Amino acid sequence: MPPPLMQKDEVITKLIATFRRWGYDGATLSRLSEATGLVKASLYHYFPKGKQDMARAVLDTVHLQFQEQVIQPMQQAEASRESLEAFAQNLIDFYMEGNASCLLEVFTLGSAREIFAESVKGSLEKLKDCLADFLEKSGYDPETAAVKARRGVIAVQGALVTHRGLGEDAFFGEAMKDLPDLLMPRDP
Amino acid sequence: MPPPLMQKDEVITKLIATFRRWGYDGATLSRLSEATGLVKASLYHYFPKGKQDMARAVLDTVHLQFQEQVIQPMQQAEASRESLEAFAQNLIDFYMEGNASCLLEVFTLGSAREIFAESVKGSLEKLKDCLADFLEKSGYDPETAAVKARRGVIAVQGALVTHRGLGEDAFFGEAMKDLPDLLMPRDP
DNA sequence: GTCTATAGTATGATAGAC
DNA sequence: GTCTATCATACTATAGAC
Repeated sequence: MPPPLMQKDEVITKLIATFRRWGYDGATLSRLSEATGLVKASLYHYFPKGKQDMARAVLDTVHLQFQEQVIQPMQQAEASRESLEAFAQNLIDFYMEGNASCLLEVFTLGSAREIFAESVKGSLEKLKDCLADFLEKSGYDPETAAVKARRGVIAVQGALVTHRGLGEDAFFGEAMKDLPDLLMPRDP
Repeated sequence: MPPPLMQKDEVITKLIATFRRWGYDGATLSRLSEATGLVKASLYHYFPKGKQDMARAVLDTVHLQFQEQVIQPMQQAEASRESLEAFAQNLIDFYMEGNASCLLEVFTLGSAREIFAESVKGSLEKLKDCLADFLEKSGYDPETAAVKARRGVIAVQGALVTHRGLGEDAFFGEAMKDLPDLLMPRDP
């Protein structure tokens, strides 16, 4: 049998970009095939249950990356404005200056909605909890921390959508750099 | 010829719900047909260029409704916190407690992206400008008003996405009721 | 592990009867 | 203005050769 053209990780990386750009319903097997360079039958070798398997692998992989690159650094961070600035920068890197859509958003539309609802909910809650913990650690009482954490999650998702809609290169970056002021405003 | 089953306005109303739920690529002609009760050929009577025509009509109609129900009241509002509270309530009504997705978000994914990019950008800018004008009127300097207006637009889009992702009934409403505090915090 | 070939279905879109 | 019937294409998915 022929040698593998690429590792499964590489395939998934290419699938991720396609699902982010096209959404679940827009990411047809033809587009996924074109993006990976594998014909449909080869994709079915890696993902026996087809598109749903691919999307699941994509979601799991991105979830793991988000944990490592955004959540864990935040959990280990000391309570300071600098930590929030680093958090913002990690988000900028993770979402490629806002040019990569969030799968948690993309997979709540169309046919993907029911399939991935639970995973999406879990990931969003993790982000919110992580922010709330940090803010409590920073001295806010639990109620204030919860409201601010909600604002934080909303800001990330909203900035991604608005960046996409406005098409201004620097929009997402500027919105994220506003995060520290949004969550821990300096006293006026 | 048989009498029309319904006015074009009624047809569009039903199309709106379908595009919001399924996105552009997920809103297949079969689903649009089912939602309206018209067979595909009848839909083509109303919208000769097919799905693209339907989506355009949907986007234009929703844009007009948003102008009337959200933008114009805000433009005529006096500079006060109460006006912001009314603005938030108008958003809650417009987006049906968060259960209706924003087409500006939905149409920036998949095949719709290039087609509607300009319209989406225009609508988002209108909302941002409207908020910035209000905040300047309320006494903020132009730079601060611009930053806060950006936060406002992001908050609306982000709250819609996060509401959908978390599936908590009251999420969007609570996030919108937080808007006045977000944009015009009471002095501590 | 990758390919060609193809099955069966769904898609967007039309023609033409009434 | 609505319908049945249909087209060509694209879709997800699979079988089988190498």
